[in-house]
Amino acid sequence: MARPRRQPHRPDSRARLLAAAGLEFARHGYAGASVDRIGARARLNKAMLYYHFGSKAGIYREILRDVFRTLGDGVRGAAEGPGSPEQRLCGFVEVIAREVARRPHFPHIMMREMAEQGLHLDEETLRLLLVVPRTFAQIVGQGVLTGVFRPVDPLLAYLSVLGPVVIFTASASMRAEAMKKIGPVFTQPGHDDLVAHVQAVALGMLSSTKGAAPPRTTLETFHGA
Amino acid sequence: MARPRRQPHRPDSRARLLAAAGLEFARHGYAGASVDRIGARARLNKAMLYYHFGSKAGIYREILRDVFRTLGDGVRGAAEGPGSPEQRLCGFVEVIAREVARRPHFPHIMMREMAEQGLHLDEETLRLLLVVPRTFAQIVGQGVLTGVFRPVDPLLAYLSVLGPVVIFTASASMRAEAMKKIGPVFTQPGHDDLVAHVQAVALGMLSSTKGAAPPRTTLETFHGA
DNA sequence: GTCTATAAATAGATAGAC
DNA sequence: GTCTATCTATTTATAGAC
Repeated sequence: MARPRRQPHRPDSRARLLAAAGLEFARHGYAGASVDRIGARARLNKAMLYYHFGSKAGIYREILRDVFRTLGDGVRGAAEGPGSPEQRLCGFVEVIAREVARRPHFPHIMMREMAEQGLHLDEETLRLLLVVPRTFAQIVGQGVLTGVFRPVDPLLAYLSVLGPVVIFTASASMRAEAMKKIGPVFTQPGHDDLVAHVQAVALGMLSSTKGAAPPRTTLETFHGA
Repeated sequence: MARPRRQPHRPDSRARLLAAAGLEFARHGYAGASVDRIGARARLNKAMLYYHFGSKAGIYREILRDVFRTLGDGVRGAAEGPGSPEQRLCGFVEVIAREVARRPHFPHIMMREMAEQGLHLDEETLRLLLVVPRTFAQIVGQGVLTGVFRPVDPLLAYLSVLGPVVIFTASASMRAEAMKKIGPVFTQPGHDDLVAHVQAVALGMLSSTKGAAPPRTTLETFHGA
C-alpha cells in the first residue's frame, strides 16, 4: 500500500550503485571514474552514492571485498572437497575461471589496482584476497606430499594458472576492438577451451612423472601466517 | 659555446618527459595522469609537454610505439636466429622477460589499456603490437611442422607465456606493499627463476611426447593478414 | 626552448528541500 | 530515500613574455 509514490523507496538502489560502480571503475579506473556517471548509470544520482557508501573510496572497497569473499569460498570448496590432488587442482581452475567469467569487469579493476601498487587495499581486503593463493599452495602441497606433484615455486605456479585466465578475460574487449580495426588476427577460444587449456598446463607443470629442475624458493613461505 | 645561459637548450627534455610520463601513466592511468605532474617529474613544466608532443594523447602514443618496436624486433631475432624450435621458444620467453624487466612500468600501462578496451591504440600501434603474438605463433607452427611440438590454440598458448611474466612483474609492487601490511606471505623468485619457470611450463605445454586433447581452434587464424 | 599566467571544463563532496 | 544546487579544487590546454 502507498506504493505509487513519485520517488518511492527502492530497496535495490544500493545494489544498482554497486553494479554501476563496478563497470565505471573497470572502464575508467579509480581516478578516472566519475561518481556522477556511477549515479547516472544506476538511474540515480551521486547524492545516493554518498548516502549509501559515504565516499568514492567506500563503494570501491565494498566491490573488492565482495569478489574476494566469493572467490575464497569457492576455492576452499574445491580444496576441501573429495578427490585427488589432480582433481582438486582442476576444480581450483574451474572455480577461478567461472567466477571471473561471472564478473568480466573484475580483472580490469584488479589490474588497475596492481598498477596503483595496491593503494586501495586495506588489511581486511588483503586478507580476503590472500585466501586464494594460499588455497592453491595448499592443494599443491598435498600433491607433493603424496608424490603425485613435484615441488614448484608456489607463487610462480599460481601465476601460471591465474595469469592466463585473467589476461584472457581482461583482453577480450581489446582483442575485439583490435579485430574491428585491423581484421581477424586472433583465434576465439570459448570458456571451456580456456578451462581445459589451463587445467592441462597446470597438470603438466606439476606432474611428477616428468622431471625438471626443482625450484630455488620454498613452499613454506606460502603457508606462513 | 654560448652555453651557460639561464635556461639553456637542454636537448634531452623530450626524453625526460617520456620517462616521466611512463611512470605517471603507469601509476595513475591515462585519465588519472596529470600533465602538471609529468612536467614537474621531468624537472620541466607542462608547457614543454605540449611543445614536444602536442597533447596528453600524443606523448602516450609515443610511449607505446617505442615499446612495441623494441619487443617486436627482439622476438623476431629469437624466431629467425639459429636453433631448434625449442631453443627459439626459450629465446622468445627470454626476450619478453628481459624487455619487460627493463620497463617495469610497461605492464601497468598495458593492463590499464586492456581495461579501457584498447581505446588509445591506433592502427599503427596495433600493428606493432601484433608482431609479438604472430612471432610466437610462427615459432609454434615451425615446431608443429617438424613434429617436436603438438598443436595448441596459439592465443591460449601465447597467454600462458605472456600472462605469468606480465602479472609477476605487474604485481611486484603490490605484493611488496601487501607484505608490509600483513607480513611475509609470498615467495620472492628472481628474474632467472621466472624465466626458467615459464620456459619449463611452455616446453611442457608444447611437448609432443606427452599427449593431451587437441585444441578446438585452428592455427591458421593467427597467421592471417 | 622554456617559462608564468590564465582560461574553461569537470571533479568529489555537501547542504538542505521534500 | 531521493533530489537539486552549489562550493572548492583540480584538470587539460593555450597565450604570450623572454
